[in-house]
Amino acid sequence: MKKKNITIYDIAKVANVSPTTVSRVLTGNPLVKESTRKRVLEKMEELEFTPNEAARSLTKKQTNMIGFILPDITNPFFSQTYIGVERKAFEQGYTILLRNSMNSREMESAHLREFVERRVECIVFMGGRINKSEPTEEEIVEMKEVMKRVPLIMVNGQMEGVDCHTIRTDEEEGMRSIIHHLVSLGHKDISLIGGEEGVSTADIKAKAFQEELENNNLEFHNEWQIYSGFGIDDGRVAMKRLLTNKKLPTAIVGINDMVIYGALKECREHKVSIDHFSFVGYDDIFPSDIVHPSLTTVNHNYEVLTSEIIEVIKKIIEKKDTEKEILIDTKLIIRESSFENNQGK
Amino acid sequence: MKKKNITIYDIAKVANVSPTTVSRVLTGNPLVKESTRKRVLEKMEELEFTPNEAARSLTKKQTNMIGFILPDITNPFFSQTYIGVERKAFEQGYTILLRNSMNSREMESAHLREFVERRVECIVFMGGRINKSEPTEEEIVEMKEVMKRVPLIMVNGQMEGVDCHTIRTDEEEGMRSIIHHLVSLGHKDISLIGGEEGVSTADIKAKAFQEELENNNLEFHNEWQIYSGFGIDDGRVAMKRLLTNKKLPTAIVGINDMVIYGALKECREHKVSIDHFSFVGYDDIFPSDIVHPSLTTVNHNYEVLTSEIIEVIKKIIEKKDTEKEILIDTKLIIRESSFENNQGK
DNA sequence: TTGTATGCGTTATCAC
DNA sequence: GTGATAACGCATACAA
Repeated sequence: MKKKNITIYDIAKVANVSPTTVSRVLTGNPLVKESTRKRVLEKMEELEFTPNEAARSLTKKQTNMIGFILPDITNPFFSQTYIGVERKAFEQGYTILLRNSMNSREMESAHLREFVERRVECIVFMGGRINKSEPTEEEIVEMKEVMKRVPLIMVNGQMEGVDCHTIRTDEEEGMRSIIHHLVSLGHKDISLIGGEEGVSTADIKAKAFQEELENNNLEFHNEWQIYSGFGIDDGRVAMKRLLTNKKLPTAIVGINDMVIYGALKECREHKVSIDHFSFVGYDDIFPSDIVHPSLTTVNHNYEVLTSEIIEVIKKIIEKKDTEKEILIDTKLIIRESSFENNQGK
Repeated sequence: MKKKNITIYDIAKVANVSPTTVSRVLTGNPLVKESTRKRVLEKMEELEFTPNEAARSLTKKQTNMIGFILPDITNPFFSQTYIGVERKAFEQGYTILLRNSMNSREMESAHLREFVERRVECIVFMGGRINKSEPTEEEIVEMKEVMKRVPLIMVNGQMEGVDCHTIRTDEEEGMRSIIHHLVSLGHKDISLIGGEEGVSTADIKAKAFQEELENNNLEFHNEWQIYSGFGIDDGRVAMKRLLTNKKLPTAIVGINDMVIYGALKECREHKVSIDHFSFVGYDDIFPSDIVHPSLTTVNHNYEVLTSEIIEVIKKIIEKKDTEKEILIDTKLIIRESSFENNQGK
């Protein structure tokens, strides 16, 4: 256990070359005679040498690490995004540092600080403060401080006054396509459940929802839009409250898939037939195609999204020009949960 | 952008102290006069100094990083395990490097290599080669090589001849509890679907399954045990094949929750009433309590599992003694999908 | 094609 | 309490 760490100096000694030459074979410098390269490699094998990345980072002033902050990796929306980025980063030789913030400001700060200290080349940020319509002054200031030292990419979020790279999927258009779909199925009474005022992903969708109802000359019922949160239980709560209305909608749109899972569960537990409602979610997360009924929802185009993220990362690191704002088309996925309105007048 | 990296030397200069003193306030050394400490801290603030973790790691010969390899973070079984470990590691001041292997030997190797180069303090390994009943010689050798340089913890797996720390949930007992549960509901005809021969998690369960049938004087029908894989589609395939039998079981156990999702889907698409079968899964992953019917399954006791992982990590790093093998109790979660057998003779 | 000297930004070991 | 000085392990500029 007291085994001395072996370094390029040790290799140099046993291979009868200078440390520089060892370093050269390490970095793949072609100006090394084949025979000596071979000898060095052999010795490295023999002594079980492994280069020390910390030392390398120190001299090269680059770490090949990318920081990735998201609220909760157990949420399929984030894990589906993360894994695409990780795979593509791996192919490019980058290493990702993943951190879950649980939407906590303190954890976000801690992770940001660590990323700066570890000198990540770039930070990808999802959720939390960048989705608040009114982040605190400290949150903004902190982001600006971080940005002075490392480039920042916000995914599906933004912050007033923080001028960084932005990649987002078109949630507004996504919501419009939902309404369009429901209208084409003959629905006139449409509800929106879940979300939270002041969180951008909810605000954007709610605004588009209302506007698109209007465009279709449909009435917006205030009591049919129920903010409750983003989780499964929040969906149950919303559904419960929705069901207290005298008049009920024929279609229910969720701020995301999760709340619809909750709504369906609530219906079942209270013997409310789910056949009375068309349900539409948002995100197209993992279980949405296997739940019953399978869920009509909006897919974020994860493949394109993650590709764009990597592209921007690459360009930032290679100091090439990039668009500051990227908008990605979403696509409506039609499944069993939405069907023709047969309660028509 | 050409801003020079500012170091403790810069701070030292403007604060009229030596770099050593700056380092002292950085490490929280108490032997610094309060007034100078304050002055130094002020200057650090002013110049926006952030310590360089690479340099620190280099001299301290410790990185506070832990490598974590798992097959696929989008699989809730893994993300539920991972997030618990990440949170607890964070509380202890450790940083986790997550890598998805997709069960590919090449990716596992690449990740292992990177972990060694980055000098992680410990590696947690799940899935892939450590679940094969017959790993290749290279896979074994590689693991041993890695173990010479960094401690290894295998979670729910092991490798012949690789003497490392092992933490696993009691899959054998978990399967026995399933059979026990089904028998108590009056089931005599029980099927096992999914999994793959040669993968430990399947082998262990299949063995316990057969033994426990025998213990209960139930007949094991070879044609009712169907290996097909671990995914949703594999569950569909298995169910399809199961349905071709003349005589059908009354209860169907899945090698995991995923295959049951698939089996349910297959039934629905082919108008086979799911009320004919009790279904039991394994893992208790995220959607199992919200799918319909909610799934009876075995929970791995994630809280305990992740706590044990962290405990072992801590003890390894602090060079304290630990049990080499830890076995964790699982718990049967009974939900809607399993019910009394009413086709009784 | 190879070697020497130096720097990267900390911490640790002494000495004062 | 504080400060020189030497590691830590590699890469790079410059020589040879």
